[in-house]
Amino acid sequence: MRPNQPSLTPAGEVKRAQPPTLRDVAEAAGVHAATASRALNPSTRRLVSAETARRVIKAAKTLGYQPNPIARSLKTAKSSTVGLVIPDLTNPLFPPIVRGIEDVLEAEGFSAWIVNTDNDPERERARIDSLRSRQVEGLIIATARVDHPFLEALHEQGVKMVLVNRRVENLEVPYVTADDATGIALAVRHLADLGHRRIAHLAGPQGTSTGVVRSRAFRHAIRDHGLEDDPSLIVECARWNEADGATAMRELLDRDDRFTAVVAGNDLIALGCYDVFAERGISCPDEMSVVGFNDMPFIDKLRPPLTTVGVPHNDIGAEAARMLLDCIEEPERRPRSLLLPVTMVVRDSTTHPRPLPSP
Amino acid sequence: MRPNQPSLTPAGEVKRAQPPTLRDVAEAAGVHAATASRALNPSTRRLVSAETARRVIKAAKTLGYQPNPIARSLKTAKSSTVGLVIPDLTNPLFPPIVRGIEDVLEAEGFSAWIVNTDNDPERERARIDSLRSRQVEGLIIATARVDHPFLEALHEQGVKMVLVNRRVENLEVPYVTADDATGIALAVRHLADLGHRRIAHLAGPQGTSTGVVRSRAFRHAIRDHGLEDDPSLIVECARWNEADGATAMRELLDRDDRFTAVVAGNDLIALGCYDVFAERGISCPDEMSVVGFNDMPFIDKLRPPLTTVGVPHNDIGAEAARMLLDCIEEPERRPRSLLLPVTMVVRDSTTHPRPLPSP
DNA sequence: GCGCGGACTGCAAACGAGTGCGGGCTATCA
DNA sequence: TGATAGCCCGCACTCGTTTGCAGTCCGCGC
Repeated sequence: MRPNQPSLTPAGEVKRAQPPTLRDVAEAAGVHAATASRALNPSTRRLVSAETARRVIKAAKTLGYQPNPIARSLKTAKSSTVGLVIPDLTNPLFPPIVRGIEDVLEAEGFSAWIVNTDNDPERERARIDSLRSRQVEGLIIATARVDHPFLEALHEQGVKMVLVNRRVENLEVPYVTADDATGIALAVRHLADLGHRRIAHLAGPQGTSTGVVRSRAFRHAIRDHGLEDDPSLIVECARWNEADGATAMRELLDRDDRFTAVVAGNDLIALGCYDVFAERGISCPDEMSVVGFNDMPFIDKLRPPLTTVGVPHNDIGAEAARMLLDCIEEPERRPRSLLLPVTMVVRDSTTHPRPLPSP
Repeated sequence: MRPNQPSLTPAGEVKRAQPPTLRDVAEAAGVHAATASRALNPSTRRLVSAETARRVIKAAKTLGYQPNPIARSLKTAKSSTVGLVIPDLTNPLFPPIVRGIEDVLEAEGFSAWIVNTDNDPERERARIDSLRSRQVEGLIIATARVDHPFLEALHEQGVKMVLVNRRVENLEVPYVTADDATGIALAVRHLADLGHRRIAHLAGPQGTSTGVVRSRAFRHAIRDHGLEDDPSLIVECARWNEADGATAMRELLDRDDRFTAVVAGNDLIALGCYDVFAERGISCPDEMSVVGFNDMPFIDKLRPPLTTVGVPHNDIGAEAARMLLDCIEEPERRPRSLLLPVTMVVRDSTTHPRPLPSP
């Protein structure tokens, strides 16, 4: 009945519910456990004769032997496991990245421990400590802030890691992000082409590299296109979410509502704008154009479908994972970072400013 | 500089980058490792004198000792870890459930391993085997099918588990789901109240308990309200996603488009309907009302905002986790299942059928 | 004064796998 | 025939922790 290798022992030992151990296969193959270990491990297989190797492997197969990763980790201080540190799995931005990561990890026999920090540094510390005590071989971190002493300390201690979506200043650690600067440039160009002259920016938290890069790129792009460069058109959101996007948008509207378009730091902030539009009866895109950033899943189903800049979520994850594996395999290699290309995704949340430019 | 306990050894041993071990704290406290172990573990602490316990605990604290979970797992065959088996993290339904699970697990000192199966039984098997070899103490499973021999086998082997969102026939395993039947009844009543007489149903896969419960409830509700009970108004979606929802909707429209409303098996299927509406220029809700199921995150931001039945995602996760912990703590307890209450969430995707009933 | 029990604590053996070291065997050559 | 090298394989220890068992010491009662 039972699928595994239950109780085929000649005697009536039905107790054998435990999975087979290395000793079991050694015994079955008539060799010592040490020999079995060497035979099963490809890198040490050359130390045993081809014949015994064959016998051991066969025994392992018929017994359904699976090495115990716990015991192996204890001995080797490795675990074929990496930690994934993200702020909140509930943010739709992350699941696709996680999938990208898992896909390449899995292909290499690794797997990922996911932890949420909720943007709480204390929590982050605790979760990372826990990951380390579980012998993860590296960390993929999506919660980096511009100034992040804890990560610096980890790096000093030789913890392998790669940053996704973020970087930290003065820290020589590989990162993979979308090409935020050209993304913002594309967004501004799109709005400028539509005829907008006064464009606002709901900047992401300036404690994150993404926030500063995007807002800096915004100011550059504004100047490049000769648009109105008014500092009061930029307000910073406390966090990358709808609520803080909404409060920033309210502040902006209360301060000066003569702008006709806004580029949001990311899609969630744009969603916050939508909420404020609903509150105040502002029609989008007729009265106000908005463009987001990230092209989150389902953001195309919104009302109206959000114009945004698309980033390759899966690739970001996949590249980060590949990079981490590289770091693990050859610790000497210099950190190498990656900026992934973005695309402008035009939907219905942007249009010409009102009054329409005469054709 | 470094935050931990680096190299405070009196001699110049800077090598001490390794975290302190139980032996280290035992030595520091002037006792044997066994005593230190007992002193540190609350459940065995009464075996040592209060004085030594105090000394050991203090030494552990100053050294910054953290027990090595790997070694502990190896010895005790426990891991304070449970496996989370879900089809796809990218489905927005799951992250909130996962968060609910993690919140209660964390409070009990447990943590969760998340794995995706992509609805591939082979993959599911492999991932679960991997979880088991990592000594998880139980499984929370969101991928159950009505007939699921693998899960039955696991249960036979004494693997503790609880099912979320699903159940499997003839398997005495606790499950926690939303109250699907009354949810569907609510949806049908809502549409009937609006005046709809011919209501279609895009049923979820009948290989899942959720699919069969909801479609059975649909037929009951239709009869209870004396509506048109036409079997050709029900079509089954191959999977719980947009694409299969869309193809089912197309099939329905091609077959008979005289219905005025549709209750979708879940929100993603409803999203598929939206896609088809866009394709064929059908206006929702004016020409066609649709109600979803689950009240996924962001589904309220859709065009139009989806009327749906709300389920307590977080609670589902939390209750499932609590239930699993109960099973782990007292293996003798009878399986106890839970049906969580749902609510009708009326938004803009439903309205009176056209022609409007005269007021 | 002896024995006994209780309270602590140390010893040592695990858990399952990996690995340095040495020993046995065979083959080769002087 | 004896020495040497090389190939295999087993012994025994290790990773860090838990735990059954046994030993020590003390106090108390008969």
